[in-house]
Amino acid sequence: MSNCITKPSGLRKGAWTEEEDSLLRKCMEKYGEGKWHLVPIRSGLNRCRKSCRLRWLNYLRPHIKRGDFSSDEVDLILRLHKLLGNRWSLIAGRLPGRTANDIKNYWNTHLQRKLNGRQRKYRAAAAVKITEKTIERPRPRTYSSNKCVADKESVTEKPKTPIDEGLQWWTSLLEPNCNETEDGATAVGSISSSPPSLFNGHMQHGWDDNDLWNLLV
DNA sequence: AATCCGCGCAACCGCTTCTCA
DNA sequence: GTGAGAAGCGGTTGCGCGGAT
Repeated sequence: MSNCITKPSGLRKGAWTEEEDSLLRKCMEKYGEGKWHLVPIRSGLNRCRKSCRLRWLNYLRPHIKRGDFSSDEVDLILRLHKLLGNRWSLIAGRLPGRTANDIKNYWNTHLQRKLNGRQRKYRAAAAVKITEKTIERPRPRTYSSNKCVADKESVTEKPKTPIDEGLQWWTSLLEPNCNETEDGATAVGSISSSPPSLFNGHMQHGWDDNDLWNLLV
C-alpha cells in the first residue's frame, strides 16, 4: 500500500507491496522457514520478524487455499471448535491449505454470527466466552524433548481415565446433536461433568493426535 | 450522484510459551 | 533455577469495497 506507515523504529507497517512479497518469497525459498528474527536481514525487508512471519504463513506460503470454505470444511470447523475452542492454529492444522487467520476470520464473520445472531461481535465484545473451565486444552503447543507432554500436574493429580471412557466422552462431544448453549458454546457439563483429559490421560495409553483425528473423520 | 453502513480480510499488538545459555 | 530472547498465538483493529439509501 502506498500509505504504508513507517514506525519510529524505521520499520514499515501496513499492507505489503508486491516487491516486498517477492523479497520474502525468495528469502523463504533460499533459507526455509524458521529463524524469523533473521528474515528481515536476509531478505532486506524493512519489516519486523512478526510481520514477515505472518505474511508468509497467511498469504505467501505455497498451497494456501483461498476463497470460500466448502461445506465439509465448515462442518469440520464447527466440530473442531466445539472440541478445541478458539484454538485456531490447532483447527487450521486439520484443514489443509487453510490458515489460522483465515479460519478465525471466517468464524468471526460467518459462523459466530450465525450461532449468535449478532453483528460485529468483536466490537460488541460479545465473543463466545470459552474459558479454561469449559475447554480442555488438548495438548501443549509443542512437545519438547525434555519436557514431554502437557501439564504434569494434571497427569499426576487426576485419576487415570480408562481409555474407553475417554473415547466415549470425546465421541459424544462430536455428535452432531451435541447440546449447545444459546451462544453456540458446547454444554460440556451435559455430557460429563469432568471430561477426561485427551492427552493428559490418553497419552499414557499411547494415544496421540492422530487418534483424535480418527474420531473426527 | 453522494453518502452511509456493514462486511471481509489483512495486519498489528500484546501476551504466553518455549528454548537456551 | 533463572532470565533473556525468539517464536507462536489469539484478540483486535483499520481499511477497502460493495450494497443500500
